Amino acid sequence: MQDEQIDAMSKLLKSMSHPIRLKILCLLQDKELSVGEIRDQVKTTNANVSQHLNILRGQGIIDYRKDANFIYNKIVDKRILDLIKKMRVLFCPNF
Amino acid sequence: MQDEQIDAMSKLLKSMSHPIRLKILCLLQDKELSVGEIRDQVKTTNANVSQHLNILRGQGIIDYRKDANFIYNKIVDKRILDLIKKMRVLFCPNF
DNA sequence: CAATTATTAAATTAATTTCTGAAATATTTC
DNA sequence: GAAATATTTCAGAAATTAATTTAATAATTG
Repeated sequence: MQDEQIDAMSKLLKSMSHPIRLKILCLLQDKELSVGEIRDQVKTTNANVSQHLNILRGQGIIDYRKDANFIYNKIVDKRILDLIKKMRVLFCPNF
Repeated sequence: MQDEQIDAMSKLLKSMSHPIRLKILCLLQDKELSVGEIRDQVKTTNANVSQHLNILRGQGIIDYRKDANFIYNKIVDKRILDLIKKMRVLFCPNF
């Protein structure tokens, strides 16, 4: 990797390295979820979830669709799914 | 992943997600390097490199051996090598 | 259209991280 | 043992990130 790629990669990793954001990504591995459903699972405020989602959107990791007044979020960068899967295999061998 | 694993994993990712630290890890992929050699390659101060190395040591990612007044650093957690390799395949397809 | 629900935006504060420069430690060499 | 080299430690300033609170937007329901 040369410096530009390292910078891009470190930004990506940084966006994944906050516990709330990493948990959001894990939750979104197999299904799409609304902001409220995510808020319930990570136990913080709506505004806080919204901010974290925005960071993940900014990185192009997730996207959303709107239905009524719900925003459903999902992972659109399949490489992230691969990476999370690899992390699980390497670092969480039990399950 | 349950919450404890997510916390541990996010700490690990955070330690890798600083551009200087990620570059250090890339440099240490195939060889061990002294602090001074690393300093030359990442172009910052000695103290700064030393601090970043300490963070990686604290995570158990790297270890060192002392020879004369040089400290040679190397990656000891093989899973990190695997993970970096995977990141390269996924995000840096051209080489 | 008023009330409700879901979400976002903006501003403020709090917390954490990073860098820098100087001083300290350890080893080697002369 | 003094000087030189390599690295670390420390303390503070600067920068970045995160959380909180409040207000705003947007769609839905009665």
